Amino acid sequence: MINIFWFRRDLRLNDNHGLFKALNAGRKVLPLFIFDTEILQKLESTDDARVQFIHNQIEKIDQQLKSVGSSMHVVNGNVTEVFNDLCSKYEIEQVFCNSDYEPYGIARDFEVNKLLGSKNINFQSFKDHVIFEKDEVLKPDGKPYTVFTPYSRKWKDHFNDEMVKPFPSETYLENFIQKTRSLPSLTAIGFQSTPIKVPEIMTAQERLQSYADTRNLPAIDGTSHVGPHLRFGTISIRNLVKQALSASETYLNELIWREFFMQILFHFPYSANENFNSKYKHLEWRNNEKEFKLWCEGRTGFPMVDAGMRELNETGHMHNRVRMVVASFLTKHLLIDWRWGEAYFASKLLDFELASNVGNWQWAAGTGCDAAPYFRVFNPSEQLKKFDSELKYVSKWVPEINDLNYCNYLIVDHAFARNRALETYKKALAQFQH
DNA sequence: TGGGTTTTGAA
DNA sequence: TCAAAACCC
Repeated sequence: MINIFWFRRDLRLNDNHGLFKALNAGRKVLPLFIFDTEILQKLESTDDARVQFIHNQIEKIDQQLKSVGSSMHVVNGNVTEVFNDLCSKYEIEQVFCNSDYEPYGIARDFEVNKLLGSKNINFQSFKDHVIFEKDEVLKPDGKPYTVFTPYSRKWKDHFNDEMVKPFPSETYLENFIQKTRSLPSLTAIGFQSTPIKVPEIMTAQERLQSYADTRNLPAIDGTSHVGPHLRFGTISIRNLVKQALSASETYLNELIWREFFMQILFHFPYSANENFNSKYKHLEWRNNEKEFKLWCEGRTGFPMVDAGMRELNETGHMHNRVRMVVASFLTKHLLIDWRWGEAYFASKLLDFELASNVGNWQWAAGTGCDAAPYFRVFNPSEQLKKFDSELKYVSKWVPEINDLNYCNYLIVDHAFARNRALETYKKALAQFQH
């Protein structure tokens, strides 16, 4: 009899809750990773930097495992079929993993649980990606919070140091099954390598310092670069929260925003595809495809917008301040459906996280919970003055900024677009009243 | 975590 | 005359 630990988005051996439980359950453990074809087939291209990052990380974990005589069991396929096969090859007592709260993850785990249950195999998941799960921070009436500030207050009230105590999974590695094997290559699972790379993780000190200095200044690459590592679990949230607590309230708040949006998506799964707030359901998006293309390519004529989109296209990353500007521009100036922007970000961002992406896009569009009011229209030129007055950031990504042809071309006039947005949103609200 | 326009109050 | 405050969207 063996147990299985199924890695998903927790690609590390240290401080891993589910892994800790698996390695202490009294049987040898098979470390499993599945390249889920249900997910991979939906990706737009075969040179996705995120798949490459996962593959690299699996290789790193495998190296660590080989040093203790074990190896990662990597399979490419449909998840339930993979488990069916494993059940015929091994006598399995239990399967362990860490909880996934996204709609697809929930549905997938439900199917796996059903399958394993029918074979009398215990399937257990543990809290590892978050400090507080979906129903651990609720209003006094038991309903979920839909406003950030009271949510964060309750989050902090409930918090205590016990919650960031690590699970020392890395000290039980000898409990993995002693067998080595070779891994499938990136091309064997249908992908190619790409020049876009996930930045190495900073040290805690570098991360917090640069964040504090520059979170609003796109010119200095002061964002923490922790996004992709949190996304794929190459760093533990407990570790990050512990550092944030002692160093930076605003950094802690960023981490709480992440959990806020996760519990919103859990309790309101429709909001992944629909306006959270139905009072904007009559909004008449213009959805001009040519303009959308120009926005995607960073050719709107607004330096801040173009720089952001080009940074995204070239690196898989965009500074947070700039994300707000380009999102406001797409939804308000161009009146293009936030879902288009959300889908584009989803295809490009290394740190793509469904809950945060949807939550932030709906925030910018004004359709979300606790969203920016409809009349808040970012002025790309004012934002440039405030946050990149020396043009350091924009000239990095838009080198032709002083070129007359660039300056003369604007996709739309700001004042005109602002008024058009106000009219359109007002009209939608009026229609909703009737 | 906004911006544009008008009003106000001190020089 | 001008900048800050107030007010609207």
